[in-house]
Amino acid sequence: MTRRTFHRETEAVRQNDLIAATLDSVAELGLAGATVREVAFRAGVTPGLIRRYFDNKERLVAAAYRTFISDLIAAAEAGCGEGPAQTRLAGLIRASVTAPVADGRTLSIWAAFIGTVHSDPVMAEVHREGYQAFRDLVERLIGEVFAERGTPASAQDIHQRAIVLNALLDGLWIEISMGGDDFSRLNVVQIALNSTATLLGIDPADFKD
Amino acid sequence: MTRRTFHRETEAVRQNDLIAATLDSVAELGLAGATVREVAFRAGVTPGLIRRYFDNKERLVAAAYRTFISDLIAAAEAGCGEGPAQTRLAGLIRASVTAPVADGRTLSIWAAFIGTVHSDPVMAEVHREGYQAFRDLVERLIGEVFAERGTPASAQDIHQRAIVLNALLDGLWIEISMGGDDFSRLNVVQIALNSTATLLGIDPADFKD
DNA sequence: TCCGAAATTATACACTTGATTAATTACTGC
DNA sequence: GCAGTAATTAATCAAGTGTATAATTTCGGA
Repeated sequence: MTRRTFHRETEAVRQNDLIAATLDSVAELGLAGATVREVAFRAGVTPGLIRRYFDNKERLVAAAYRTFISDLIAAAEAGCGEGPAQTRLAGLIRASVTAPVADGRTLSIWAAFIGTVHSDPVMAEVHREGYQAFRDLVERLIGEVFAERGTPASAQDIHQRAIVLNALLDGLWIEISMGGDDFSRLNVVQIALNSTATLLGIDPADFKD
Repeated sequence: MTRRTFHRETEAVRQNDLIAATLDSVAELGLAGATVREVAFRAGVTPGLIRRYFDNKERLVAAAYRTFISDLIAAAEAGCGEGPAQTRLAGLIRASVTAPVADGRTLSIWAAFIGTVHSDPVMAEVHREGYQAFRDLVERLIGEVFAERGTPASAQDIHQRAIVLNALLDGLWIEISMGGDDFSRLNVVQIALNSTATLLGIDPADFKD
């Protein structure tokens, strides 16, 4: 009886592979389906190996959540690009309502993790960080847009508008990713841009990316 | 060795108790914590009994999800009350961003269940029904509001506005329920009403409940 | 080329889970 | 009051879980 062959990998590669396998498992089978054995199988590895790179399964799942969220925010942030604040905000909105940010797989993973936040302090902390990062990004952009238009607003006003815009983007993201409606016939980007302009008191015709 | 005493209950009462115990378990311990034993304990009953009222655990969880969603929609709908459409819409919005609809426990349960929707067809169907019911309610109210104001809109226009308003309400509901911000200092109802009015092209001063 | 350290596998363990079944109890109709 | 029925308990089972550990293999450095 011969053992299966294997080849060594660096710590970074193995951790990445294990995290990727975890996210795949969560996306397809839900959090309950992301067992140690399932993850190991998808990573082409033996269950016992996981414990060499992560103290326990809880750490692995938390690490997966952390990279998932930071990748998600990075993808949205990448949509901002360069240029005037208004263009960057429009880019962020476009990125938020189109793939790969807005898509079924992303929503599935997000949903699975979000369900653990309330009863798991570690996951709650990971969530809080990521959420705040996105919220701060939106708030900062709104402030810059107003300043750019020569109509600077109070910090409180900007804060409230950030709350509302953030809520709208979250909601649209969920709706679109869920795919309940037939969004293929709707120009979701246009809808998102128009409603954002309306909420911010900007002429929609003046708000494009 | 004497057995523990018990008393019989009607099928309806036992089912309600078991569903309530399931929702309590999910709210406090997450879906993973809602084991057959935990639910039975909270219902003051023995694990084996569950199988007399629900074919299996999957059915119990699905039933719990169904009553949770229909109760949630009923609570929101109750905020509508009577009167002109604009008042009813304002009532729905108020109800959506205040307790008991918007609160931590409700969000926890929602989040836990939503995570199963993608990988569990039964849960997906339960979700779809409830989601559509709320969306239809919002869309119908918007249509009535426009008709009432003497500015009837096309079905497509109403549909798009419903998508946006629904997204805003979902997002606000999540933000508020999550409690990340210090919403106690903010008048969330006023914020929600104002942004809704803005999105619908109504004078905010003219939109109260 | 070969040795030693480190990575990986294989196996096993203790525990929890959902499910099953027989024994017991409470209640209903007579 | 009593018998029969149906609800409930108690005890058990097999499967799956995360974890621990010893045996094996790989691979870089002498």
